[in-house]
Amino acid sequence: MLNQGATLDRVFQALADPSRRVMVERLSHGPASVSELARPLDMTLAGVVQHLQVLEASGLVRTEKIGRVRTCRIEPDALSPVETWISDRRSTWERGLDRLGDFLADQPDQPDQPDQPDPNQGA
Amino acid sequence: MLNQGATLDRVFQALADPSRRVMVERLSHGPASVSELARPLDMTLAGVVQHLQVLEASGLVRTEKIGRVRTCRIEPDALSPVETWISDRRSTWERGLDRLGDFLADQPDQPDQPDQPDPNQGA
DNA sequence: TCGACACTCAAGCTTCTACTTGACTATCGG
DNA sequence: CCGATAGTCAAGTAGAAGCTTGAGTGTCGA
Repeated sequence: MLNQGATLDRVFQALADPSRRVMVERLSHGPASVSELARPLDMTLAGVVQHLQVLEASGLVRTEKIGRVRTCRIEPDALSPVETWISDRRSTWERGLDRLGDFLADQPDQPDQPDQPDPNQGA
Repeated sequence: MLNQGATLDRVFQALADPSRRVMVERLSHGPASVSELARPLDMTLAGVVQHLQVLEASGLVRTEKIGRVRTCRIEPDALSPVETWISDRRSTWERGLDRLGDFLADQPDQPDQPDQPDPNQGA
């Protein structure tokens, strides 16, 4: 998967809208029709359908039309890339804190250490 | 905080842009100046500054100007609301799966149960 | 002191987003 | 068969996003 960046784009973008998050919240309780999703959302059905398309394009939601009703369900695996990205950032960050801790521990007692404790990252 | 929805909006929105994610990735390795953030980003400095403002407004990044250089650092706690939101969705979803499991377990043996545990769709 | 550096600010432009309206197409229930 | 239901489609619009340019401002370093 070379450009999972695009996937992250789409998922983050999809979740950035409050109406869409409400829809996902609803769907995490179980499948629903489009009008069911629309009910709490001060918006026309057509508007809801457009949000739904964004969610579908992001992979967060899958839909299937049976008769005249389209049933929507959540695709929880689509959240994984986001979780991975975040936990990667966090662990990189925490590794940095460790290095800082080591660095400080290695320093002999010094009274007036300047603000910028930049440990030259080794090549 | 009453409307953390707005916070989620801003954080998801901030992370929806690939350039902004690159900046956050860079910052998770340690603090950086604005021009340092700009270096890998085929874009003018002014453009980068605007992205930076989005990141700052979201709470993901904190900056401080010393002399003529603005130093940016990541604020990893700002990711927590997102992580919480996602894990809430997941657990709601999994609770649903459990209920479905219970339901299926209660059913008498049936050979080929389809996806839809609602066989009310009489044609 | 002077020039290069590191931004900063405002304006303008183009593209995307989040809607709406209105007209239309299939079911479903009786 | 008929009308209500559930959704679909295309077009249009206001405002937000993501840039750029160009003209500053305030340091730093020699």
